[in-house]
Amino acid sequence: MRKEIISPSVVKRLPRYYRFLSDLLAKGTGKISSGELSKIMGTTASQIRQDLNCFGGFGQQGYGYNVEILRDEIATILGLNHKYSAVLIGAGNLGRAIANHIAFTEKGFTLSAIFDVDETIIGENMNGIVVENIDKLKDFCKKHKPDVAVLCIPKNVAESMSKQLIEYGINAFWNFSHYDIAMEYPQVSVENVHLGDSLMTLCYKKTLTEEKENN
Amino acid sequence: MRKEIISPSVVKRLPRYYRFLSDLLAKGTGKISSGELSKIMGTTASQIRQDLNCFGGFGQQGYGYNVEILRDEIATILGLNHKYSAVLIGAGNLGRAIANHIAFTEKGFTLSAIFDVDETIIGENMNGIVVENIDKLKDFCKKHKPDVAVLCIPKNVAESMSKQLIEYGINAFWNFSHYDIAMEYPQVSVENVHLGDSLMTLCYKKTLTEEKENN
DNA sequence: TAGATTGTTAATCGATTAACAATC
DNA sequence: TAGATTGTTAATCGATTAACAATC
Repeated sequence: MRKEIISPSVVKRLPRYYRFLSDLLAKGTGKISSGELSKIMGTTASQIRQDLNCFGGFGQQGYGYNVEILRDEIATILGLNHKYSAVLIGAGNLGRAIANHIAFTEKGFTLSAIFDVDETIIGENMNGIVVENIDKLKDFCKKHKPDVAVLCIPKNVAESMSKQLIEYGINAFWNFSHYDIAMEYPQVSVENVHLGDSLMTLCYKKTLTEEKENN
Repeated sequence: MRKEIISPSVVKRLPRYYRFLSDLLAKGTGKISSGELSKIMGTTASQIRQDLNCFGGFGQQGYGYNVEILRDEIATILGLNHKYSAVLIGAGNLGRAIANHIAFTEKGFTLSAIFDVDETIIGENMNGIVVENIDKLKDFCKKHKPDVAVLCIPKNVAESMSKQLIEYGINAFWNFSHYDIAMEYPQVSVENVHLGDSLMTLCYKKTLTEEKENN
């Protein structure tokens, strides 16, 4: 049964389904059952069937799921066909890595411009894009109406920068800064990446197992 | 009441508490109530009190929580005082950014060595550490017994690399590759960072709001 | 048809929120 | 003491798992 609102827990799992199904497709697997997929992914068959049925059943009883159809359907649900235009703000260590390392095109985006304040970085070529001076951002946004901004800037400048970007019409953020955009602007779409939090979580896990071993 | 096992949902929130409490402390805030904190963090006072009581109550009725004590307590629970020794495998775009951008020391770790296969990168200095040839990894591990490995390598080499690292005695991974270590080695601690998944999730959110606007 | 596997409902489990007595 | 706010129990909500009838 097709559901109007897909629960956050299901949404969070969609990219992972997409990845595993892409791998299977690359391997030439034509069909797969919820049971087989659950073993590969380390979940339960029940959860897989529940999840997939949020968007209407495209499995076949007694057979399973067609890998290609399923993968393409998930791609459509995620909106990966959109090629939203993205601007990257901040071309320091992290911004540079994002520009060079992330396959934007495969994930529904096109990286269309990079901006920084640092004179020594401006003019540099990153993955085919020349880093521009941040003071050209306003004009660029007026002209090209980018859809999302990738924030690779420190927390203290992220506040005023997101304010500006929202004024310039941007309503979605891939946020690597520790500034909490979603708190102040509830209407915009924000995906936060808190690498520091992730590392601290690892520290917690490691500490836990250490303690277990010492008991 | 102190709980033996802290639920995953609470653990995931701990680094965020730590961040907000650190900010408050930096601002000179001495005490805070669950109500005030909930407004700042965008949660409920009830959840905050529930969460904090997993490790035993260190609030004071009628007063609130002492910010410094609370922050230090969370730091201890996370194990941030440990300074676990970390080796970084893969000094490409992403590895480079990790080495330069992440404050390992504040998050319970010390970055002690960086390894790569690429001759053009080996010898380079990153944040005070010279990139070494990957064939020196085994000796390094024997000698220095590092605690965790940060994997900034492609999926196809991640499989054999994690196998080796586990043989060399490493039992915790900060994993930026798409290889699923935890599936094959359930005993090791793994924290995955799937930047691609995060970007696809943003694509989904953006697509959702677009659809809403067109209705 | 028989076997397999889905789609879907019901049962269980866990996490969040609400309420309030305890107490500083 | 009176007011405020915690610690904790109970109620609600959501997510996962189990079960099984529908059906390819």
